[in-house]
Amino acid sequence: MLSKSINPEDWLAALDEGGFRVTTVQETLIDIFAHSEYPLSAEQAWDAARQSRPKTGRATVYRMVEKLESLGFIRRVHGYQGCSHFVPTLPELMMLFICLDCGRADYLDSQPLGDLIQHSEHASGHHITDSRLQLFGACADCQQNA
Amino acid sequence: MLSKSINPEDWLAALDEGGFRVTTVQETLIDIFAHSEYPLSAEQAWDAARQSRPKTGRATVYRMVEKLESLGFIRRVHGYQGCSHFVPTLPELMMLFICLDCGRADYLDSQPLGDLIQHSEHASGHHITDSRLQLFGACADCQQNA
DNA sequence: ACCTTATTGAGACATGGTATCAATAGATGT
DNA sequence: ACATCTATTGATACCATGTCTCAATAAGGT
Repeated sequence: MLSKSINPEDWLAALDEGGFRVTTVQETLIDIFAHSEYPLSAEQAWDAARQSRPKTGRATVYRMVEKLESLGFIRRVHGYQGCSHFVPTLPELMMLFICLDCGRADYLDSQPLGDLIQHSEHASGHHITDSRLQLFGACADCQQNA
Repeated sequence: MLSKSINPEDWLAALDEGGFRVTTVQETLIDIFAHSEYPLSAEQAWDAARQSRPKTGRATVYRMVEKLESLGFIRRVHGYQGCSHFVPTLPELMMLFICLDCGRADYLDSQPLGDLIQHSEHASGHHITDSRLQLFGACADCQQNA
């Protein structure tokens, strides 16, 4: 899952080009977010970061999460019990599926969402510039093991 | 906006049938949520409640919001800066549009979403039981006044 | 009108997230 | 390689949002 290829190198390169300093905390956190199978909260990312870099500060992690989000690298996942978890952003439109059983996230083909948006835009008269679609249920794996 | 008919009477009746006592706080809050053009946070609902019922407690409002949500009368709206606001739930599938300019919410025709879900279910192999779709942009009114 | 008990209000508490500021460590020029 | 400059960091104080406790209140059945 989270199968679409996410490349941490690209994120670091983008930070560099953006005029930001490339630091070890950033490398650590980017690596954590880019490789997690699950959506992560800032707190979880902090825990993960301290495993390889014990002195990492809490505020720093919150700041990095904010930066990564504002740069568009990660994006908030809206679950039932809140929206404090993040997944890597895809370049294209995103349709995210969350398994209510195992908690893992999966990106689905978003072509149908593009069509839906076009249609709704015409039907409603609103100008649609962004979307968040999340689907919940039981993933293919969890259905097998049930 | 929020044009689909929401009936506060039905909510109270449902509470009554559910074995809950029907109280003035409930009436006040249900009225507030059912008639707001905007998604409301618990804090905003508290402010609104105290206008007509000054002694209303904060915890009470949070409890009622939780109850109304668990009974399915209201539902969390997932915006950019958090997900602590609520709108009345529709009986059918929901497709919510939020105007990034005026902040108002609008329910769109959700037929296309039903189709999309069916399609994605087959394509992905996941069993989809719930969805959250939110669209953002400029509403018809705000486009005119721009 | 009375009794029972769910609901409420006040305030203490917990959690998640932000602001401050001195210390640290990237980047750049020498 | 070294010094310098300044963005970034870590520690901690702080704030906001939401939860818990418990005595007081008020629905609803009798």
